[in-house]
Amino acid sequence: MSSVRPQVWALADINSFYCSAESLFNPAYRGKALVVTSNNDSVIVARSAEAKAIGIKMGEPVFQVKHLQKSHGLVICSSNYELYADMSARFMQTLDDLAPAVMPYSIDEAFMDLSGMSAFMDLAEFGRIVKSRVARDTGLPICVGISSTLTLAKLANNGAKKYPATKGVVDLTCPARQRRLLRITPVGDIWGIGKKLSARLIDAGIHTGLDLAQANTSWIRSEFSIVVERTVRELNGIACQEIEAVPPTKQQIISSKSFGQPVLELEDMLKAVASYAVRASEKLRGEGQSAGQLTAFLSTSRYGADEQYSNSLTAPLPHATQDTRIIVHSAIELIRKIWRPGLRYNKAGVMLGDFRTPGEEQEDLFAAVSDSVKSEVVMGLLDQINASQGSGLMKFGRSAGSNALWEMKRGNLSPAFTTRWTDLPKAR
DNA sequence: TCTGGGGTCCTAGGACCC
DNA sequence: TCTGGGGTCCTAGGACCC
Repeated sequence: MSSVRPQVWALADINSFYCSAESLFNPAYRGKALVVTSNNDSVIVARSAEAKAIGIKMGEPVFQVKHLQKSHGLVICSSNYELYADMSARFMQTLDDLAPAVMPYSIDEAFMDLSGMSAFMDLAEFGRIVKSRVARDTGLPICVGISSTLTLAKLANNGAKKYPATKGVVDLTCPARQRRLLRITPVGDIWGIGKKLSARLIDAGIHTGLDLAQANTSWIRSEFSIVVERTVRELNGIACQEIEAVPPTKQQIISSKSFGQPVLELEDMLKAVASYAVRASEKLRGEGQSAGQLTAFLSTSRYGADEQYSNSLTAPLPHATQDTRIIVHSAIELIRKIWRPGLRYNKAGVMLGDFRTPGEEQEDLFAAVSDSVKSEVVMGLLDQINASQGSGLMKFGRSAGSNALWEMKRGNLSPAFTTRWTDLPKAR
């Protein structure tokens, strides 16, 4: 019989990932205040340390920081997801080479199961090895946090990021160290405690991570929720969160975008929504799933003086499908129903849900089998052509043709350095 | 002028069924 | 006075994360 082995988790997280990736290929950016913007170049999604230092906030609208280009030499980059996806894969590969079990958590971070490792290796030393190997293999700076639960590993990682004296690695397996770090951590910096919850917790007298860790769990559960109760337990070394090596299959697919400028005409709205439905269908087939349900939504801007309106409608699809034509058609029908004329819309989208794996599902008894087979063939062909000729070459009805009204802006895009031959950086 | 996109989980309440 | 009760399914909405 084996005794229970204490769990040990490490979290490796790339520092300011998108900014680090950009300055990797543009050495001139290094040491500068640098931000990367969202789709449409509308808000800030990543900031270099220098950009943080001059007060730029996460999610801040780009137009509000533009003046800093002149006054502070701020560099603004559009997001280059092809580049980031590729760099992310290299980062994950390096972790895979070093750790027994790697669980990617997001594009720029992964948990590693280090249980049992401390018997033959100092955990902080392992963290330093990971850090230097990632730097060597990818050029990306990371921090590593180590502890007994995912939430504590996250806390350790935050400590490694925040305090330069740690040199980017914190081993937080020792309970006394946990308490010391928790005492100086605001409750809102704990993983799982966002803006709303931290305001309520502070009202209740809970200001620090340590206050939260020492709170009574049944009181937390009744006053807040089971989610916060789990966080409290995790802070005390009791695992309540799990993570799997194989990412679970998606439960929903969303395709939505804010418009470059307000949409006033139904026809423009339908074109935009049709294009989102096409994209969502492509993602759906990429996942190897069929959807049984579709939601379409639209809204006006939350800001400004215009009349506000936001609505969504969900409907089952005639049968579980991955057919772009059916999905586009249904999305358009739903949008027509919630469309109200005379408003300035700034966003719309579609959401697919109720997934089934094709083949495990009984065919709709009223659909001709040949239809379904035909549809698969057509869709497969379409994906192939788009993949080999560049996405968006073959399009459907309303989504065909460009429309400057709602298309994405990426005015400051960096080249696809690692994924397109013609964009390879020149050796110096 | 311009304020992201894509996900997860949990909960409360209504519909429905027996 | 009091007008079933309990289970399940579905959905909308809220909170969080990156």
